[in-house]
Amino acid sequence: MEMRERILEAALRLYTSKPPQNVTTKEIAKAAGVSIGLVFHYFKSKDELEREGVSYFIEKHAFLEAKNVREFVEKNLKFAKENPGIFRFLQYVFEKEKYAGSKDLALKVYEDGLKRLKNMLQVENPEKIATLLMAMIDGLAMYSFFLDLDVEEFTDTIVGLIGCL
Amino acid sequence: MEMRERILEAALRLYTSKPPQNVTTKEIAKAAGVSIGLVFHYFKSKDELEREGVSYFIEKHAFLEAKNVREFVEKNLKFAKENPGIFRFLQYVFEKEKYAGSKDLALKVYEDGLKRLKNMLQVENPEKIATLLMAMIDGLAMYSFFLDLDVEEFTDTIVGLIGCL
Amino acid sequence: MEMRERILEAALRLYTSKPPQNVTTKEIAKAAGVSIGLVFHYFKSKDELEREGVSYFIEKHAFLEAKNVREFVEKNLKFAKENPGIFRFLQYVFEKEKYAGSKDLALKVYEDGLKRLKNMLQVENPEKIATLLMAMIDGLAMYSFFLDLDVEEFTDTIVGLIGCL
Amino acid sequence: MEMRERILEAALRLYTSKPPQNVTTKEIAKAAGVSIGLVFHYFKSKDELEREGVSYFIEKHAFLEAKNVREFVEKNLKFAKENPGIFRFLQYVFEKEKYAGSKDLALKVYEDGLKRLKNMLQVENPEKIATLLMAMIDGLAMYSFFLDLDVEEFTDTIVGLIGCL
DNA sequence: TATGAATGAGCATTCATTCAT
DNA sequence: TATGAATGAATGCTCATTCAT
Repeated sequence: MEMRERILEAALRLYTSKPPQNVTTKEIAKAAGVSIGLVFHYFKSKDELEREGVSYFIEKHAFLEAKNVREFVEKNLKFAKENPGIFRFLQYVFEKEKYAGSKDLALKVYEDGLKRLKNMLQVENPEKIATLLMAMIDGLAMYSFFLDLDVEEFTDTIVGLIGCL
Repeated sequence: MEMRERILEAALRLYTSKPPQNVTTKEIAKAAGVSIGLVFHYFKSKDELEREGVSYFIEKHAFLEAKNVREFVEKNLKFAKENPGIFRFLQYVFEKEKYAGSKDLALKVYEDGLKRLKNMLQVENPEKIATLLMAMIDGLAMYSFFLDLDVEEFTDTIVGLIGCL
Repeated sequence: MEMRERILEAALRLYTSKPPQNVTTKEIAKAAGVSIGLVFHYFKSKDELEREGVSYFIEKHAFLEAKNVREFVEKNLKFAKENPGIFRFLQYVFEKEKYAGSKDLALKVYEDGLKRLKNMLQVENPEKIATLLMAMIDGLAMYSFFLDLDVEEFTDTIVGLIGCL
Repeated sequence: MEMRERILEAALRLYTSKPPQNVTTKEIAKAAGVSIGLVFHYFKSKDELEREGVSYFIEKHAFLEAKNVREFVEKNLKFAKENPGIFRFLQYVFEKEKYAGSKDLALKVYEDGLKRLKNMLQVENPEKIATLLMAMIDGLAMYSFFLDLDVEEFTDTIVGLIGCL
């Protein structure tokens, strides 16, 4: 694996396993087995590393891929339960970005999810329902930090909810 | 207003208007018009001030108060849109707490909302549906950071969704 | 002596005894017998400390005070010989300032010297001659870094030069 | 042009256009259109590159060449006004050298100027007057950083000053 | 010759926290 | 209660220098 990738992987591992604001560059370098200098050789700043981390994650994991709504919900809930930290990390980066004046990264991720989900929905208001579904999943992802969600049951409930439309 | 309260108000104002990790005690003291020494006189540590900030916010604002589901959804969405920062702040504190080994604060807030909402729902699975509703609202609160949500429309859609059960 | 002053004195001692770019804040703090934190408590940044160092030096030492031209030249040459570093420090700060967009500090020091000297000169072009005199002294100050100037002899030569006008 | 020369030219351009302590090797390499590795291939260290830069400048530009005193003063003042940075750079290198234990480079430049100038002066104390002249020019060079000197006028004044001896 | 990835000591600066007054 | 001077470990980042290719 290339150095740049190694650094990104190490960064993601750390950013998703503890409060993002507690992650240091030194720590990332150590986790990646490289020097601090190299981190800054590949990424202009910590902020850039974080943004690139988000992009890398999205490309690599394509976490919203699914054939139908049930699968979409199930896969995402499962992923959220297993990786609650990733949602916090995304939010952390989005907020910093926003405070720095840009919403691009957040919108890109949101719209990417929306596009995938919209086509699966045979309802009147696909965009609105898709947004609600994603919000639900992201909300449950947050809850999974302190709640032990039963993925099967919640999937059933959500699919039932959508199905009655 | 008492000093302690002034400090908490100032802290909340700051914590909800910028990335929480960027808020400093000095800044809080200045915003409250007191010395740093006094902040540490009233709160053992910054962490405690943050936890107390969450408790203070919940007691003071009772933001989940409503007569029925529609009002609950509408009020909360409206609040979320106007105060997106507060959700970020809550999550920030919850995560730090969890990393320090406790889920109490997060669970307290979650269960408080659940209790209020459950009674309003005439459905088979009130607890599960209530959790979903809250997740949806929290998710949309996060989205309102970078999306311009139409509260009325989303309220209608959500109430419709629940109603068809 | 007050802390702020102690820091400035220590800073000046260091800045004039070695290449200014090699002076670190840690070193200044240590030399002043205070913590690094305190240095930044009194001075917003290293740049500000340096500027304040220049101002402090000028106020404290009033190194251009003299009754007549001979005394002016002699005192200044002597001072320059004993403190060659101070001229380098001034220049170092002036250049940084200039690069940051301001010439105020440099002009202030120049004009201060000019004012004192002009009145002592009974020549046709007092301002021009005063500038030349100061340039000569500053030039010799630079030379005294690697040359062993004889203050008496140079004073005589310079006074003779001016006197023949 | 040979690589070595290209690097020296690029270095001089940078060292004279901003505070010398802000110039990095990476920057020099980029400006010269070569890799950092090559810079260190031709010069053992940054310090050596700087010293070689001084030597190169002196050989290349022979900035003290002139037929008589008037021309000497005029040419040098003009050069100083147009290239104030070069005097800063020379001083920067001289001081580092001195701090490292050597005055050779500075003395070489000083004595070179002295030799050229001495012969033009029909005065009693040619060496002393030559030193003063050079100090004056170097001092004015420093001033030209923040002062807009009129070369013609200053030349006249200086030549007049020398002439009355 | 020529490259630029890789290193890591060192720097300015921040900030929660303490404590004498 | 109330102040803010004082502390110092920790952080993001820089940059001269090396070295495998």
